[in-house]
Amino acid sequence: MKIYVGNLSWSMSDQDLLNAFEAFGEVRSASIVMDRETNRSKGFGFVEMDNTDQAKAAIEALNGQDLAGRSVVVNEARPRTDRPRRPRF
DNA sequence: GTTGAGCGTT
Repeated sequence: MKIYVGNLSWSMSDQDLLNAFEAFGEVRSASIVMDRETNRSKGFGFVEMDNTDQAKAAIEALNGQDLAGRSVVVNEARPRTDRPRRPRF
C-alpha cells in the first residue's frame, strides 16, 4: 500500500519518516521527496507498507499528528504520473 | 513549502 505524507518539516529525513511508520508495522520503503534543483525537502514524502491493515492503522494514527513541529497529512497516495511535467522541448 | 525520478526529446 502506498502512503502519502504531506506537510512535512524540512528537517524530516527519509529515516525519520521510516521510524514514524515502523512503529505501526512492517515498512517496505519510506522516502522524502527532495527538490532535485535545491536539494531541499519538497515538504512531502511516501511510505510503502506490505500489510494494508497496518498501513491503514498508521494513516489513521499519524494523520494530523505533530511530527517535527508540523501537523502532517497522511493518506493513501495518488498515482505517480497523473500530472503534467515540466516541458522538455 | 502538499502526491517522488530519471531517462534526455518518451
